[in-house]
Order: sequence, then structure tokens, then C-alpha cells
Amino acid sequence: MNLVTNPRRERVDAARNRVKILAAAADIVAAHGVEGLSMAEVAAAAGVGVGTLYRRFGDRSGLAYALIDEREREFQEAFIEGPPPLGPGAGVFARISAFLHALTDRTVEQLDLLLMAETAAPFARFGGAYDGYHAHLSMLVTQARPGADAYVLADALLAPLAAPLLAHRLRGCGVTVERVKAGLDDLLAGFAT
Amino acid sequence: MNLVTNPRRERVDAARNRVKILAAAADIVAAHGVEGLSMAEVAAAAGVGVGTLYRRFGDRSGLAYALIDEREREFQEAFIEGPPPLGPGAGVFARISAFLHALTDRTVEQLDLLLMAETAAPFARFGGAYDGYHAHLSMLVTQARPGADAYVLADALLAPLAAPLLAHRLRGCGVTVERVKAGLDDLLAGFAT
DNA sequence: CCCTTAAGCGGAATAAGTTCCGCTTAACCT
DNA sequence: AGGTTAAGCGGAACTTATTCCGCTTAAGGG
Repeated sequence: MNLVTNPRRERVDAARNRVKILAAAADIVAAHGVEGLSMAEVAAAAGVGVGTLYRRFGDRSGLAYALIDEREREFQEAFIEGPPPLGPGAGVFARISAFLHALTDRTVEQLDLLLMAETAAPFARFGGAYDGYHAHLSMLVTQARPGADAYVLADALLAPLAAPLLAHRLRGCGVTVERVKAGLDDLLAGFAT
Repeated sequence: MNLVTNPRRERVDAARNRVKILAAAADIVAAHGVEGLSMAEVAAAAGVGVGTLYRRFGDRSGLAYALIDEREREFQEAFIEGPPPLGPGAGVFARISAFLHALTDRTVEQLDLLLMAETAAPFARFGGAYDGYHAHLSMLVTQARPGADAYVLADALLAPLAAPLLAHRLRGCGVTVERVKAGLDDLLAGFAT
């Protein structure tokens, strides 16, 4: 069968390599931190050539995002179709707030990887998970503030969670995660005009 | 006299080299864009060794920030002690809005350099000009919203102007500078609760 | 004017990301 | 099963930022 010519299935050896690479990369990060994540080392640990890494993940930050995505898929599902207040069913403001708080936690959890990924390729986040966050938040903001430029406002709510800023404030300036969340809620409160 | 042991004056050859380097770097950017700004090329064009670049500017992004700062010093003066609405004399909200609009323009003007600088060293902006912006905005927000966490809110107002986000939206998504400014004003409007 | 010293200098050496290209082989068709 | 093809592979080569270190020289005191 299979008349629907799927976009060409991944070859089994390629799939095997992808798993080996991600496992090796995760091990290295666990053992030596993100700084230890060099392309040559990952390739060696996974038993493949560096060319294979690049074919599969594009570049260093692509690898980092792949590592991040593994953990993040369930979060995506949670805010799209999970239980409230993150998922549908709660009021708009509650959902926005819950979403921003959850994303803050997610970002803090993976701060080192995100930092590396955004530093190496600040655009990548925009092609990937960021777009999902932005689309979701746009939708909620549209409901919360009919007539406003939800597209731009969503960016404004997401921007304070950029990894470099967050890392700087949390690690170097004594700001706590709670203050960041409270600040976002404060910003949000203005929407209720 | 000079009893006040100034932090050791810059040697004249060093000063000469700094000027040569910045001039060469500016020329290269003008001619080949930011991508052409490689350390080796700048060194060659300035007639110095690469070691001199690093002694003087720390790293690639340090050089970019130096280039940016040359143009930005007058902006710093404008919002601290210039005429209203940017400088003192106007209402707080008007000043915040004027500041954000002006900073947007500044950022857009130097988008390429900022992009490179932040990519290479996302923290650097925080040690330098960013702190000045943040301190200023914090002060204004404190007046606008007594009792709020002005420190964190100032970050939230500044974050949407991060170069990578701005570049992405302006260049790849059809968002205009006006929409960005309007979005910031919209955010700000919430403060007037 | 000479001496001392530490800032400054140059450029080779190093390190890490990324590209390239000829070889291998899974997948599919007959 | 045998043939065809393009995805996938490996790793040497290349590019660029960054570090290192021995030499040079401006600055200032005697």
C-alpha cells in the first residue's frame, strides 16, 4: 500500500545513529556540563563521524535544541490540550499566567542548554519551539485584548524569558524566579484595563 | 602634581592603535558588512597584530560594542540631561515612551552589529550600555508605578528590543518598526492603571 | 641622558565549529 | 535475487576566534 508517498521515511541506520548521538550528547552534558559538548567529542562518544552530526542536526545549536525538545514535547501538549489552567477550560488571564509561569520554569530548567543554543544561533529558537509558544500566546492575547496587536504583544511577553537575560538576572543579580513571574503577572495585569 | 594616581593613563601608541583599529573596523563594516569583520582582517587593515585587538577589545563582540558605543554616547546624554520628552521635564509616561521609541530606532540602526555582538557574547551588553538603559528605565518606572518591582519591569520593557528578536520580526515576518513601538506603548498603557 | 619596568605588541600556535567529497549501503523496483 | 539510486557516512581539510609568550618600547625616576 502506502500510496501516500510519505515524505521519505528515515533510514534505519540514520535513526539508530540519531538515538546514539542524542544519548551520547545527553551523557556528556550530564557528566561535563554544556561546555563539554563539543561536536568532535559527541561524534567520538556516539561512534560516528562529525559529518553525521551535521547532516542530522545542522549545527551545534541544532543539537542543543534537539536535546531540549526531547524534554519539552510534553509541555507543548500540556498547554494545547492538557488540563486547566494551562490547557483549555480556564479563563484567559489564568491561562496566560499559567503558561508564562510554566515556560519560566521550563526555561530555567534548561538554562545552560538554551544559553548555548541561543548564543550559537539566536534564530533557531524562532524556527522551532518559539513559534509554538508565540502562536499559542497570540491566540490567548487576542481573546484577552480584542483589537490589540496580539502578535507583537505576545513577543513582548515572551521576550523577558530570553535565556541570556534570565541567566544574567538569576545568576548575577540576585533576582529570583518568583520575582520574574510576578513581574510578568504585573505586566499582564495591565491588559485587564 | 597629579597626586591622584589616575588609573594609569593609556600609552600614546596604544591610543593610536585603538583609533586605527576602530577606523579600520568601521571601514570594513561599511564595505563588506558585518560578516566581513573578522579579527584577522581588521588587524591586517589596521596594521597591527591580532594580539593587539584582543588586548584592547577583549573579543570580537567587544570590538562590535566599541563600534556601537561611538555612535551611542550622545543618545545616553540625550535621555539623561537632554531636552524633553526624552530628558527631564516631561511627564513620566511621556518620557518612558520617548525613551523606548528612541531606543528602538537606535537598535534598528545598528541591528547588524548588535546581532553579531549579542550572538558572540550575549552578556556583554549587560555589562555595558544595557545597564545604563536599565538604570534609567528603572528610575522612570519607579515613578510611574510606585510599589511595583521596577527592576524587573524595566527588563520586561527592554527585552522586546533584543536584537535577535527584532531582526527576526522586522526582516522575516513583515512586522514594522511602528508596530513594535505601538506594542511597547500598549504595554506601557497598562501601567497607568 | 640612562635605567627600570610594566604596558603593549606581533604573530605563531591552538581549539573548535563547519564544510566537502568520495565511499557505503538501505530501500525499493523489476 | 540483482540492479539502481540517493540518503547517509566518515573524517580530513578548512576557517576563524582566541590564547600564549618572548620581544619592544613608552613612561617616569634618578
